[in-house]
Amino acid sequence: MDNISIARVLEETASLLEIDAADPFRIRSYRRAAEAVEQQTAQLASLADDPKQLLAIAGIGKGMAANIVDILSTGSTPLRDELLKKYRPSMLELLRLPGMGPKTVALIWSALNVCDIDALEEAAKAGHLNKLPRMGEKFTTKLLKGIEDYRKNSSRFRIDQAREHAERISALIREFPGIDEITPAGSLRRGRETVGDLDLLVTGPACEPDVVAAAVEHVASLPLIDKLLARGQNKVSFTLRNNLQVDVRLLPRASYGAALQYFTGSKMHNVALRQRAIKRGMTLNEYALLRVEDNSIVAAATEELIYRALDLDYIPPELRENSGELDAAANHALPELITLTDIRGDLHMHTVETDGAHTIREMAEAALSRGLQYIAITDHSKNLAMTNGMDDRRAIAHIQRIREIDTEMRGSIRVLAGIEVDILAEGELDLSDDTLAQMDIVVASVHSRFDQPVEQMTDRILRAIENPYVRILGHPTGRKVLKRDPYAVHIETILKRASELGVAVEHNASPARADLNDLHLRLAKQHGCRIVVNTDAHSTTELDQIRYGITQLRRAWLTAADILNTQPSAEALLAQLRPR
DNA sequence: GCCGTTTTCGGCCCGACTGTTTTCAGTCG
Repeated sequence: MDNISIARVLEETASLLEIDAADPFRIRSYRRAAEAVEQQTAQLASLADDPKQLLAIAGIGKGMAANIVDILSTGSTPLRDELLKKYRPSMLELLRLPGMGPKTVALIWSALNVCDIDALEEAAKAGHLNKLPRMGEKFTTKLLKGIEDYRKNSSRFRIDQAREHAERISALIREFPGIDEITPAGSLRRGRETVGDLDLLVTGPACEPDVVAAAVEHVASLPLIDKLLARGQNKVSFTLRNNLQVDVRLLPRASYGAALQYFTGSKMHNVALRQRAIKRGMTLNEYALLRVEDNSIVAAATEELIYRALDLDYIPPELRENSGELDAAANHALPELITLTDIRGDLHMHTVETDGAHTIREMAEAALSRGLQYIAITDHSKNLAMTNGMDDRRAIAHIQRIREIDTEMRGSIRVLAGIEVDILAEGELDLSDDTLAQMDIVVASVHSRFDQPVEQMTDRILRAIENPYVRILGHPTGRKVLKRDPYAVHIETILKRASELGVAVEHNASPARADLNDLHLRLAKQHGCRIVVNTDAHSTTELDQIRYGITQLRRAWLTAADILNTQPSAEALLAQLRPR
């Protein structure tokens, strides 16, 4: 059983305990353990024989280690089995409805014997809920709407789409006079691949307490609001037509840093941070870091001040997941994370020769204008017929054109000749070695059959990278965000072999693909892989998607030294790749 | 159930908003 599945069982147990009105701290322990398990790069199944290794994980003690051993051998724990006798698994789904918490789920179960969504809808329509305490007309209406939304769309939003919405909304809010700054917080700021909702923090003279009402009014009447969910003194919540929920908070300048810190999260990071504050005789909320004894403000205006006051180095948002960043910040051991400007080249992009939108020259100029020093043009090979993939003859001719453009650019940017070759079912490539031998960069990618058994898929990739001309393994997992593909491959096996062979592993920056997640990337580093981050751009604007790739690298604690395409020149880069 | 720069017991993060409430419980982030 993999870590994700173990974490799911622990999380389920936490929810069941919640419905059972168990000790809240015990519940938190299960949640914390679930998160910790999910963040491990090593598979717990492989180290459960040695209890010491489990106990070394923060948040896992004797009891939880025993639970994990149980889960690995039986798929469950005695406690969970016990709870499932008392309640129903379908209740866990009820918790996902807005307004439905553990207390309410427990209540409708004991009072009405309702344990799933269909029965709940029926009971609500029949007016049975109104007889229960604190559930009136409004509650029922809201619940029915929530059920409808849940069935329609219960998914999260991709980070690039969320960012676009954030920018659109921000532009509208900015029209109100006296708004200085709007920052998206929450998981968007932390760079998660998907976000559940949008948190926008707003500050400026118009957000000071005595005048904020007018600005709140402005936000609450934005034209793109589909449904207004709540409006308080300085907060407005609404949904867009696509069901994305947006929370806008208008905050005075003096406490903006505290708010930013608070609403950026993650939740577990915040909990840990507040515990640290308490130990130091302070308390932290969304307005300020305060000294407990006299309620005096220690820090509030910026995040930097708050972290410093807690004896911590500034922690970048991408690292705020309570996975060791507090210890590292306390010991001045945070890595110097890679930034966008560290990237000097992009080694995977397409042109009009196959399925791209722009010419070689246009791509080169666009890359140059973005400050890149080298790129590789890597159009598709023939097996991808729907992209107008090239056969050997066309691929050779294409190289010539790339070389010509490279010359025309007169060294302002180097344009390397490459190809994205397809890995066929048996692991061979769809172009001849003679052709590949003429390429500076050969990216080998799998493009189909992700429904194959894992072993077959892995085998296919392992065989392909044995080809001595392959220098980069393109989007190695074929994972697609929101499609919720399980890892289609034994990624650790592949990373190990790629590392041995000197084949670089690509992190595909495209948010749709988001190929390697932060755990994969940490694993790649552990195994000594050469990592490159590429956009796989099909148009000039898609070159900008590199920022999303960088965010994921940062989330994996990677530095410029961990990534190959930070090399200062094309020659330096080629020297790092598998020799020809 | 976890954890230890007061502790192996006794703590464990914080506030806003909602609905149906004359004082608060539940949910949410």
